[in-house]
Amino acid sequence: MHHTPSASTNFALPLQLHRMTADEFRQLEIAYTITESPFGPMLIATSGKGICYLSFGENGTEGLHQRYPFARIQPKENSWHRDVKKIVEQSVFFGENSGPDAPALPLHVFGTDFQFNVWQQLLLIPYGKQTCYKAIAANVGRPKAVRATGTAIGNNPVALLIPCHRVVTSAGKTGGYRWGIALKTRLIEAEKNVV
DNA sequence: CGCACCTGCTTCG
DNA sequence: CGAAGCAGGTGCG
Repeated sequence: MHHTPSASTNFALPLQLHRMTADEFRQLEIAYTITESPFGPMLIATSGKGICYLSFGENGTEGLHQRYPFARIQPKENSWHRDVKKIVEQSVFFGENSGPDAPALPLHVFGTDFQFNVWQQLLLIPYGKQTCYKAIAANVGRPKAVRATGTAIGNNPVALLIPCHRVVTSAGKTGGYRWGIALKTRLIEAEKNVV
C-alpha cells in the first residue's frame, strides 16, 4: 500500500537540510518574499544559511513571525527565493527540477531531535510517491508514536520542498494538511500528472 | 525547574 | 466510534 522511502530516485532535488542551532534561532536575520505560485500565494523566507520557511495561502507575515519570534524579518528578495519560485513553477509541468541546472538549495530549520528526524525522513520520499504516518514513525524508531509523528510533520516549516504532502493515512485517505487539505490533494495530483 | 494536563496532518479494534 | 499512544507546548506552584 505504501512505499518505503528510498534515497535513490530519478527525481531528486539537490536539497541539503541544515539544522538551526538555538543560538542561530535567537539571532536570526530573515529575508522574505511573497509571490504568486501555481498553488496560490507563496511566502518564501531565508536565513543566512538557507530556506527557513515556505508557506502557501498567507498574504502576511503572521505565520513567519510566530515561527521565528526573535528574528529580524524584512521583505527582500534574493536568489534562493527566485530558485524556489522557479522550482515550484517548473515542477507543475516537468516534475521536480532535477536537470543539470537544478539549483542546490540549502534548507535551514529549527526543531527538536524528534522533529528533525521526521523531517529528514520526508526528504527521502520520492517525487510522485506517498507513504503513511506509521511508516515514518517506524523509520525514526518510534513505531508507536504515529500521532506525534503527524504533529511533527504538521510543524514542518518548509512546505513542498520538505514534502509533507506525500504522507497520507494507512487507510489511503489524504490525512490532514496545515495549508488545507484541498492544497494537499492538488499537490499529490500535480505530481501524478508528470512524466 | 518540574509536573500535570491538553492537543494533534494517526491507528487499530 | 473510542481508546491507545506519545512528543511538544502551556501553565501553575
